[in-house]
Amino acid sequence: MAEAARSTALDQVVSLCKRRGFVFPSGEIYGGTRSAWDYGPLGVELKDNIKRQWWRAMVTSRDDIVGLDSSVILPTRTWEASGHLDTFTDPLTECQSCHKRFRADHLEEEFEERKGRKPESLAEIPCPNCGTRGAWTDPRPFNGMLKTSLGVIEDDSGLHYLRPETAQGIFLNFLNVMNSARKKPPFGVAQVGKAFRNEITPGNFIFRTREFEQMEMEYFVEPGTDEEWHQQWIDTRTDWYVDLGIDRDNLRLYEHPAEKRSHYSKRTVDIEYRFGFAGSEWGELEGIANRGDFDLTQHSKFSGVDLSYFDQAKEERWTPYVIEPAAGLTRSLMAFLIDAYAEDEAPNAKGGVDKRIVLRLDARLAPVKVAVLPLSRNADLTPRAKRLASELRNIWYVEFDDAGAIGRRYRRQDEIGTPYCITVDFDSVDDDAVTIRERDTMKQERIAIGSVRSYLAECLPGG
RNA sequence: GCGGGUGUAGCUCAAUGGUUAGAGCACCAGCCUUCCAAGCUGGCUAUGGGGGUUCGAUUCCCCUCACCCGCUCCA
Repeated sequence: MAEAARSTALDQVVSLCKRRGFVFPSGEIYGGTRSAWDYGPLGVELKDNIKRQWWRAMVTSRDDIVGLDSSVILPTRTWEASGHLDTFTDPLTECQSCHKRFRADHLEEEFEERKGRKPESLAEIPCPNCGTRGAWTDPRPFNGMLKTSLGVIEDDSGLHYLRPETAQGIFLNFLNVMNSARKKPPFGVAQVGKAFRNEITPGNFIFRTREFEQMEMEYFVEPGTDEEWHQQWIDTRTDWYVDLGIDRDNLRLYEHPAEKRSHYSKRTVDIEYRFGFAGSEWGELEGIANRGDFDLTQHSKFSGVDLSYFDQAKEERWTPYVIEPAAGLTRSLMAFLIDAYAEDEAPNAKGGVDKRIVLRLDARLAPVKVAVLPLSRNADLTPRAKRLASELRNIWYVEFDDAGAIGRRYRRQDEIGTPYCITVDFDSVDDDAVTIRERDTMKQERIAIGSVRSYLAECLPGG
């Protein structure tokens, strides 16, 4: 029931995204790349609005968190220290009988556990799925990190990796930020940026891509207070999504079982959203991990620079624990769109009712805040409408549209979530007033042109 | 990467081993004192890419690319 309804909402949103210019397949004219998507005129606006709201919530509205923008390419040692070089390169082998793939090292470990000795070769191990022996392909290293080569000479000396998470740039700058911003634990460093991973299976629209954008914050706390902080961040982050319009019923928490946790994690809880994918309905929006002192300790060890904190009050030195809420920006964009998508009814010009598609996006997220629509294209209305639009553009992103029937133009704006439409009509010429129409209720109000700006300012965020 | 499926205008669908591959919607231009999509006129746009079989391929074959579903990657 609900499942069917939601999966069509997902389909509708995907098609709306392409149709109206939110998201395009990357490199479409060359057949696409399979790994990434491009964000069109409306998509960038929405994406930036989400970023801005996140930044407000995490950085500018708080006194304990500061921002950072670190580089995508970091010294290669970073990834040795962080453990990504080990854990992101898995030898994969495939059973040629049943075509299932396994990690060769896992197969060997399991064998050793069962038999109490190491296997001579993979051929000795039966396939856990179909039992066939000796049908393994040669294990191939699968590298989860994207490589690039720095320097003009192309050899291994220039080998670098594109960051698979933005977090490491924060750890490397731990001392820089703490000292320059004069912060002491508990405090956090937030960053929004691109990350890259060689996903085996990209897919589900923009849900899993090889190039993606993260909103991560590392919160440094005193050991012993970490569990409490962890819980607090789980609640804070969940509320953030709800505040921006996501239905709480479409969110749930998922606690990672010990054996599935990342190499750095002491505990991880995901915030999942009910995307309505064909296979599994729910998908991860954000992971909130307790990374313990793993990263700072590792980087201290590898770099030789002491990344611990001297606690003046207690007169002791300790390495902070890190609580990390790591959100997928583009995943949340998709979630906001799906949750905002609605089909309801609107009266038509002939006295009947029509279906209308409307994105009930929070006004803070809506790409276009105001649309100015002269009722007709003519010498009286057009200049008036253009003047109004250009005045409002000082504050908001405004669209001007004078093509076609007015009803059609309202629908066009509904479909992209524009909260307010302003109609300049024939009476405007005489009374210097316009009609402001609200998206969700379709209610109209007559407002003097001179007051439009202050009227809108009451209900619309700037930008 | 492996298995299965799909690929025709922006979208939804049609047709065919053979003249100019059709339609609806959308879009664009013009007309119309148009307040909740479908008024009039006109217009743009397609067989994913490459190769082969053939007198002739969108149709048959091969390769490739992309997308969807499944193998586990996790923001």
